[in-house]
Amino acid sequence: MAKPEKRDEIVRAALELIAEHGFHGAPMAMIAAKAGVGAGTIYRYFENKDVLINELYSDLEERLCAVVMEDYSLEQPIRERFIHLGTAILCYCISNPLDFRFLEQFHNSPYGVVHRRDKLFGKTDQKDVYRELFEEGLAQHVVKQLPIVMLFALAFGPLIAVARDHILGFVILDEALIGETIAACWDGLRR
Amino acid sequence: MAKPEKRDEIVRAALELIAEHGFHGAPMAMIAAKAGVGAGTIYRYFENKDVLINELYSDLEERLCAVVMEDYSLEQPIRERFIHLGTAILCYCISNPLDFRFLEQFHNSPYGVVHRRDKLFGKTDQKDVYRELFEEGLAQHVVKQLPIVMLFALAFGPLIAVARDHILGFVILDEALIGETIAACWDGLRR
DNA sequence: TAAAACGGAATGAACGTTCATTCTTGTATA
DNA sequence: TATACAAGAATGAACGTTCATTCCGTTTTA
Repeated sequence: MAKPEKRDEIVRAALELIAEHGFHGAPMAMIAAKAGVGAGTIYRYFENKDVLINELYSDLEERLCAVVMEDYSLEQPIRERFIHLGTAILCYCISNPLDFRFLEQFHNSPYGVVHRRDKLFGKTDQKDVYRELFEEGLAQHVVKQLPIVMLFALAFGPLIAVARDHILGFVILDEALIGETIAACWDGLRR
Repeated sequence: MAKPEKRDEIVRAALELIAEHGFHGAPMAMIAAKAGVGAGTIYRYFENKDVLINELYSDLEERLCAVVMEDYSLEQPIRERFIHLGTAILCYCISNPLDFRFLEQFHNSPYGVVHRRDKLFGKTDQKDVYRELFEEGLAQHVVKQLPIVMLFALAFGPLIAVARDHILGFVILDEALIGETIAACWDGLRR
């Protein structure tokens, strides 16, 4: 039968449970039940829980990356490109709350730190759109003269905070507020 | 012997283990060993692990609050007050990495969400220095006309991101960089 | 010496993982 | 076309481990 179908069910169940109840609150048995699958079946697709979680992360990263790169044009000026990327990320986060909650948990866990370290010191990949953008911004003197890592922090720190508040129901972001958020991030970044 | 001394050892051990290895990686037996105490003894001071963790959180919150309020003067203009608070928080975070790591984990867990909800809808407390500051800023038209929650996000999102990067060793924050970070936050906030 | 504090082995629940068995699907045979 | 069989996929009860919590004998305190 369709093999990847079952794999996807497992991943989806894991996403939902972990996003909602944390790594603690998502035992393999529960994931299996939610996926409509036997407990042992999971191990036909994933070596163990860690592998499952890491593959789930990769899946999400890929999806996010695809969404963000849609309609992204290197032709535009720095500011417009930044606004495009920021808006895309924020929109993705608030319209995919499960994905967002999972990613947050992942980043704030041993998994995430290891992953981050690998990324910074390892091979380059997709996320370098940002690095590229910031480096160009530095060269053109349109953003503050700060280490790239800090530009990242200034740009995405607020986005993530705002997305969390939206998802937890502390604000309701409409299109206008989203625009103002990104604009405010740019104000923090620009020279 | 000194009763509170033992309590503090337990709390300190819990802080270190959780900060370093997460909630998973801090079993009660290990906390007890690190505190130089029998496993059962912990239960003379804390009803259970959840209570221990929540009290640890309260302790940290209190400490942070005290540090931040030191030399805080309501006489000064909004911008100066913001810079004072931001600098104090950032300095505290980077010179108490264990505290910071614990707080991050706490906030990104069921504990944290519950706590946050209680706080927003519950009784007012210390943290209202910020609310007060932002409200005054809104009234005087010196900060952007946005919901208070979003002002929070714009102000503290970057601080937390920067602190994390420093602690993980991705940047080294000196006094100058700290100043520039806070200034950038203010740029994002101000009208 | 009575009472309180303490330590750490014992307990039982929960979890990740395994494996003997069952089910499904595709192929060969007559 | 009907039947037998093989091979892989799926299952879930069972296992071993880990952990929070309890219990009780020992030590300290007043």
